Amino acid sequence: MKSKTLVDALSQSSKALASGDHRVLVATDIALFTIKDGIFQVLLIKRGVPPFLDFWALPGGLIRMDIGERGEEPEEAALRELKEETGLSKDLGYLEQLGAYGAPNRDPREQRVISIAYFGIGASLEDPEGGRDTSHATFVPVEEAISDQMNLAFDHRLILSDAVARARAKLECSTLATQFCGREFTISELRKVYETIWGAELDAGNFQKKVLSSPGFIIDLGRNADSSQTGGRPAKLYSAGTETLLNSPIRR
Amino acid sequence: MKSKTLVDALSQSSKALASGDHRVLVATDIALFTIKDGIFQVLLIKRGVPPFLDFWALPGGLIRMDIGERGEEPEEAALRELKEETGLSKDLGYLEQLGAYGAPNRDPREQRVISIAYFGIGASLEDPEGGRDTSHATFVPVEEAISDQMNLAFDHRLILSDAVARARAKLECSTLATQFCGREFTISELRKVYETIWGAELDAGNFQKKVLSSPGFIIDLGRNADSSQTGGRPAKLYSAGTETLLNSPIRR
DNA sequence: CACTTTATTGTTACTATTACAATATAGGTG
DNA sequence: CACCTATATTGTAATAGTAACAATAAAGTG
Repeated sequence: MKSKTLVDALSQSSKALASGDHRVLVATDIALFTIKDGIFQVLLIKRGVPPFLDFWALPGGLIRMDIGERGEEPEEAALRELKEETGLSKDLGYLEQLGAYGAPNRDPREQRVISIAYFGIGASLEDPEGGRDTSHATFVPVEEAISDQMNLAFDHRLILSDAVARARAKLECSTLATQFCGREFTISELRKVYETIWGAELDAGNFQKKVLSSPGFIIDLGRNADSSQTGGRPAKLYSAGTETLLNSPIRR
Repeated sequence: MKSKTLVDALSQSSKALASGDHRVLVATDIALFTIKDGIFQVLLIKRGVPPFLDFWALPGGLIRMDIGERGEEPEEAALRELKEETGLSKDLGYLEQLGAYGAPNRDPREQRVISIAYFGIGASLEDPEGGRDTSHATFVPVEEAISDQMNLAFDHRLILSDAVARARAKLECSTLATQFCGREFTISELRKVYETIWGAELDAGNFQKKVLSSPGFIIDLGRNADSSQTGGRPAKLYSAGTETLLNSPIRR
């Protein structure tokens, strides 16, 4: 009896929700950043299908309802699409949700599509390959990607701008920068991450002291990196610490 | 000819998107905060319909596709539902998106529902009234709302926790605290906002100097507040400044 | 070994923060 | 009105953090 009441209630409210059919498609997009050749870059694909044929876009696609018991987790969908579209399957160092983008006109097709955007970081990723219905996937310098020269599909210029702003802001008060480095890195490499993403020079000595005095930021591995070809004192090697938030921020 | 090609392409990709029908319902929820009786509170409604009958929930509801040309803006839907469910129509001082919550099991009903959550602040709001299919809307102390005692519907405890964390963090590096005050306020009132939300005491003198030395934080109105009944030097009145971000943070 | 290069540590001036004391300005009271 | 109390605001001195830049350390190169 109790179970019958529950079933009734469920089916009744299900009907109420569905009446008028307010369903929409939900997609995901990833702004995946890396530092390649000393340049802050983002992964873009060149669209091989309309709408926005031959425009550049963030990797992404629909959340599928035919995967799992009740459809995909959004984050799972984002990573699946990333792999399908770019061949990148290596674990990302970092992935967080940026937010939902739901303006009624963001997709020109008849069916309304709302997108959940993610912001990710990968260190030393292999070069992407084109996949499925996309003709091309490649890392593009962020500067170039958000410029007027670049034709970006949908509202991806907005999403990308938000993601870049988030990345720049998070460097200040979190240990996120380590995600741009490999498993082992030197303090100079870490400093160059800040300099590359902020587009500003930082004092090497002050940066060193600041990072070393932030508990949990980096872990001394007790070994030195190989010396550079051009000579110079070899730098100590570190790995990322366990802390994610900095008590006192790195100023820009 | 060109137009025909475009139309073909659009209808083709529309069909591709819809194949398998991956559509879901998208709802919005608001965590609307205020300070009432010197206590940090959040607006909750008591559900009058299943599922989660008689549980407490954040105000919210479905984004409707029958409003506007192509359906509602998510933010518009959130404010509409807020008004329908609580009677609150006064302009909010602040509203920003918190993020999308899309776990497949977050709604027990057959149809999958993804929610876009918002985080809002209202100063000196009128008392809410119950509306439509809800039996009760009221401000509840945040402490109480996130406690185990409170039965919260869906994943609203998670959303609320995230919103509270966002509020506490944003006080540090933004001028958000002014949104909890009325149009005119004293520095003491502003300080009490910090103390109430952080649950910590701040030195009155240091706070004064800090706030006054942050350009754009507050605007001196050149008038004094009415003296308190109990005496004491009357405080100067200020209004919120134009800056939203603080160059140097208020430390907790 | 001199010289170059990069990493790391020191030094000093400066700025911000903290704790706490002092002063200012109101209302209330005898 | 002198005096007390309460709150707001300003001052001060010790401390801590930051910034600019100089000095030292440890490699490689010829």
